Amino acid sequence: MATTDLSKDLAPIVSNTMADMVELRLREYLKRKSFRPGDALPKELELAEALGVSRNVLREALSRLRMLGMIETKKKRGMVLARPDILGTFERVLDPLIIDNSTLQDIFELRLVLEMGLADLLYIRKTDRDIQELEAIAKKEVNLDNSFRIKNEIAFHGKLYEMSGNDTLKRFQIMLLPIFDYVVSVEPNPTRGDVTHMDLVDILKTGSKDDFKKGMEAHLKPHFDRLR
Amino acid sequence: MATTDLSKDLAPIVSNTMADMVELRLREYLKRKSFRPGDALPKELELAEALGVSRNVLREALSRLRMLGMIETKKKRGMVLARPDILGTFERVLDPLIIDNSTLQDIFELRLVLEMGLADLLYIRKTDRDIQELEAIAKKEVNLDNSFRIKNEIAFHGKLYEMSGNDTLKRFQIMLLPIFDYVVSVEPNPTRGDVTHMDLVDILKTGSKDDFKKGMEAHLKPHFDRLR
DNA sequence: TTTTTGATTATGTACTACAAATGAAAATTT
DNA sequence: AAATTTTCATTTGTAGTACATAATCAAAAA
Repeated sequence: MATTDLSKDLAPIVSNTMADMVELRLREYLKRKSFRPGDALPKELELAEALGVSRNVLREALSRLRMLGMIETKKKRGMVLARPDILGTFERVLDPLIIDNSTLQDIFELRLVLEMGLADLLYIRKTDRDIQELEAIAKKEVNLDNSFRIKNEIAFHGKLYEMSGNDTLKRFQIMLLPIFDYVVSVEPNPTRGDVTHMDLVDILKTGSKDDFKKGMEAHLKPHFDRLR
Repeated sequence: MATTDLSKDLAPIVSNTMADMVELRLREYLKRKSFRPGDALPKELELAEALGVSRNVLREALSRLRMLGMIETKKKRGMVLARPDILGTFERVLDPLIIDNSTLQDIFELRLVLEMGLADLLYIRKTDRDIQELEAIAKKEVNLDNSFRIKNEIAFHGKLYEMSGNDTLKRFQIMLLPIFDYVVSVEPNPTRGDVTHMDLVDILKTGSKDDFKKGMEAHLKPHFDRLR
């Protein structure tokens, strides 16, 4: 074997802190023992002793799991395994100011991908009532000035996600909004697609799924044109 | 004012622990001061004193931010703001055993949405070399037994994400795989679509973007048919 | 039987002490 | 004078003790 790809043979030394390792160990432990939400965990002192660390370090690790919503603790009752909110943790690091430009661009594209792929779910689950509400949003925007138009833009596309009947997707979209706004705000000349929101509503009313896909593609075309 | 919507008047008591509040305060602080990655933070003692909490509590909060990759610390150098890996944190809570069924279903659908929306990026960025590699994967699967076929299935769709040229998207897919596998494994009778992987490759070679979208729709049809 | 009280117990917070690492300054050598 | 080594100071990392707080359970009182 030659000297190529040393990293395969020599894993980088990761000077993990105790809290890091304890966090990992607790994860493994919870998994191995196949704890289910609601199950009670040993108390802090027992865990600390078993792991051979101070209660201090243990609590730093527990604090992380608690933040993620993996565990919940009550004063005398002890700790129980809980269901983490998978998106809640995501939200904490989603700040346009911290994320690097390359990832920002990725997320921008991710939103486009989601929006393009939404059609299939939409045509499975859309209701007349949904379309009415969507139309109301689209109608409102004709006589709005520019500042309110952005809000309306968000409302329209947000309603589309809502109509998908997928709560996780909807929440995901809400979280990505600031990122999306940020990227759009950086764009030099915001152009508009040939297909308007009202056009999309009309398609949803009477058109086929393929019609809608083509319509959405035309609606988002200015964004896609910026990609390479 | 009537007694309706009490929650507007009486905000629910959130018995946050000190660490929770300190975490929040630190977040606000970092944001307000518009710290940038690489900037140095005050030392623990100063922060603890300013916040009026013990160093212990402060460290529990810092431990969380450290886990998220928002800060990094070195022994004498102090703490610096860092760039969190937005997906890394996500990964930590993505365990099919912990996530409730409703969210599992949502994530399953999310994958379908992504896959359907991928076409536009693909047709912007696909290269001949990509298609060759994809074809190699598709060709391999004809004479594989069932256990390896799943791996190949993953390889094929993974390659598609890779061809999108969006690293975040690709990583996202990898993270969602276990969830997807889990949901699929629960399915009673895994049926196959009329359009095979080889068909998709052929479309990519000579067909139009619309052809590919229709092909992918047919390929995933069994999954979509299960939705309501 | 119901209510009250109190003991018990696990988590939450504070404080102190020291180890380890590391960057800077001082001392030494070349 | 420049380079190297040594020493020192500083900041995070870990341990341990002590006490506050809240929730549970059981015993005692009404």
